[in-house]
Amino acid sequence: MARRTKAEAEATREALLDAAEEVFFDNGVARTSLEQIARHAGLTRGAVYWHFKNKADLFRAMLDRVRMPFEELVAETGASHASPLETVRLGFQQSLLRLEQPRYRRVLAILIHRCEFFGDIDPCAIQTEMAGECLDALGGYFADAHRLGLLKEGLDPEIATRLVQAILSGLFHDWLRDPDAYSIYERGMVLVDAQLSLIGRDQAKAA
Amino acid sequence: MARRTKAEAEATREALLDAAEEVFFDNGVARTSLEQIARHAGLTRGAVYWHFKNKADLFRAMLDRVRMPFEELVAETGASHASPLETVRLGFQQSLLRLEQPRYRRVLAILIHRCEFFGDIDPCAIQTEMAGECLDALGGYFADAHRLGLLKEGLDPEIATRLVQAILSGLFHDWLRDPDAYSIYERGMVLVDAQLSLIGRDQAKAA
DNA sequence: ACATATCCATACATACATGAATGTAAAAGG
DNA sequence: CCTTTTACATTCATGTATGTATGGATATGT
Repeated sequence: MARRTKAEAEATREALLDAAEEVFFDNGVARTSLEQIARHAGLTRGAVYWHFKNKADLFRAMLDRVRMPFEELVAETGASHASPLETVRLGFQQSLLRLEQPRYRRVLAILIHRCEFFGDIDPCAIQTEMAGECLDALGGYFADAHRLGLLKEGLDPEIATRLVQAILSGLFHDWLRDPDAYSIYERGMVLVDAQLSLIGRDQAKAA
Repeated sequence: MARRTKAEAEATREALLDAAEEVFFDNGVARTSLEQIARHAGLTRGAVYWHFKNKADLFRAMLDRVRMPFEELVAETGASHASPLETVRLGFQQSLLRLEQPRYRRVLAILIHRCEFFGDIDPCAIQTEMAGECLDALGGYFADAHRLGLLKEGLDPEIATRLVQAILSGLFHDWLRDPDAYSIYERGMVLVDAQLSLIGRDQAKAA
């Protein structure tokens, strides 16, 4: 095979990552060989070893295409001067919308349900990192809400944070086991709205 | 090696399952060979293939030692004539106590974080089954609570069910990523009590 | 006491997956 | 226009896991 132009080379790199997503999703990470990925992209292992050091490196590159820090999602909504609780709601909403995009759905399903640690990759640590970011962000908003007197009296803002974080996490894991069963966006928004309504001061219903 | 007595044979079977738990937990299911498990138990693959058909069969046997249906946990508490909300609390409590036992912790950590599907095993389906049992049970209790007027007015019992189920699931997954970081029993009970307090009618605080 | 089934170790055949080495044709660069 | 990289394909050596076949010693049933 002949040498490709830089643009073409980048295209084959992306093709390999696309193929990795599909084959990893279908067969699990451990059970798929680099040969399978290469052939699924219409290439050979030579291409894989050219663009990536090994399987772990390929995996990392695949993950790098779908990072989504909670704070960035909030920023995208342009909710800079909304109330803390409304900001949480918008961040939640934006997160759920992302999750319904096929790429995010596939890659996260791979990370959660279709790989164990291998090489120097520890999916568990990656999950912990993502969850930690989210928890910190939520904690900040609920602390603000507490200072502004927006939370139900007697409710520790830290408890509120952990409740909402657990709900998001639980919803996420349950949905990811069978993403076609229902829309995580619709069901998720119902749950957040209900929880925010329970958490907020009585006059302040979820909005 | 010579033939062993029936009791001895059963002991080596248990030893193999114990070894499987430890090695699976340390290295992940896909990355551990049957040879590793056998040697960790001071045996050889011959013993493994005698007691189990293959890796999937061994895995299934390991799981069978730690089944814990939510309803059975509730029954253990002897909460037969308590209020639905109190019953949920007791079931929750019993579940969390179980999770702090090393064997349950290890095996569930393996199921959730250290295996992908292989052979005819689909960990995802097993998780779905377990979650489904729990959800059904919770749904029943909250329906009862609603009929008895124990829920906050205007709160759909199905929403309440899903909120509590998501909290349990989220808590479980977060804790399992790093079980030594905190006690799931203590933190979990704080969260359930807080949520039950939010969900219940005002005069009926979490107890 | 005898035959047999049991419990496990050992040996072997097969099958992949990896990574490195090598080949190669075209694009970049001067 | 010539050289040097680049972007892959191909080949090979090695390691490792699996499943099965076989052997051997002893419990166990009768």
